[in-house]
Amino acid sequence: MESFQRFGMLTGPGKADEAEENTVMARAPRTDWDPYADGCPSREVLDRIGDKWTVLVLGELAESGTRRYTALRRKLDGVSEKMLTQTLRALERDGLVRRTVHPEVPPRVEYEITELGATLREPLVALKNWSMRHMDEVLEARAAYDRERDTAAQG
Amino acid sequence: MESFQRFGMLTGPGKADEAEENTVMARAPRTDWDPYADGCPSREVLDRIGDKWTVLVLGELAESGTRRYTALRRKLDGVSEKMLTQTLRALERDGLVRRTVHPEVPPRVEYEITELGATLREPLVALKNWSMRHMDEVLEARAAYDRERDTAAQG
DNA sequence: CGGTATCCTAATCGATACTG
DNA sequence: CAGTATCGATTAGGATACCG
Repeated sequence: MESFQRFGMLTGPGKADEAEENTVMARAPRTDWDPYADGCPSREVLDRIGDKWTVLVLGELAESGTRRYTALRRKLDGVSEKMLTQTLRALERDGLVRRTVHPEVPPRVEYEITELGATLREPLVALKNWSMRHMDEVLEARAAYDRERDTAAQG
Repeated sequence: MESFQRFGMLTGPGKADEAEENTVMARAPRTDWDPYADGCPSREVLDRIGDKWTVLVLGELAESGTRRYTALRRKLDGVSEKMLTQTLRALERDGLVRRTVHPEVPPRVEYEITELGATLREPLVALKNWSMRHMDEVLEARAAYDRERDTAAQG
């Protein structure tokens, strides 16, 4: 579990958010977390959900239970075949989505979210809730920043 | 709030995770969320935290309270000046980090996390906790997938 | 010290064409 | 139907040099 040290940003002062591994990690020596260590689980999760389609695919499958390739493609309007396939393969490889090929003609391939994949919804919901609660503040801050920047550029 | 419809993946069946806006959004008509709408708050958040340094900078500032530019640079070993500046500017613009220039010679610039920025820690912790709880399963799934792929390639 | 400016590479993403 | 393969555009990211 030592490799989990990274992402240590989330320990520290702060009021023991869930106090789950805070007991273990709190004030862990900063010396042994590599700022950008390979294989850091948190980084991998961030990279995965930071991409363009993962969250949408996961959400659609969470909602609909099972979808065929073409149905997904229609639902996620604008996704290219390449990106959809790539996203689905990555999710399948990570055990978040199950792919079932039905040996028929024409071929039928169904995708469904796994138990593991479903557990990812919770933290994603937390993120969505944050954005719903605070995005207006972000937008306001952004507008203020730009206003000031423009003013500075002018006068 | 209509523009928040996207990310609708997180409504749907599923056992009312926090049941916060589930009452409002649950089973919202799927017709009016654009799969990749511009300005979707959730997408913006995902894009921001999906980048390489945001979460690390935020974490360091959450932990240390205040840091000077160079101190951050040392802490986040491997970050280029360009990326550090870029990340800090983006965070400042979004109101997540405050930048204070002390008019001295030599210049001293301090960065600290804002109240708003601090609120982002909670969902990030949720994400980190997920990765700590489930990354072994992901790794296992991945190994299984690769093993099977290699076997298929062989025989 | 705390940045910009410039140039460059590598990765991401998408459009198109083709296939079992 | 459910993909691959290929190519080109865009973007993220980094190395280096210079500036107030």
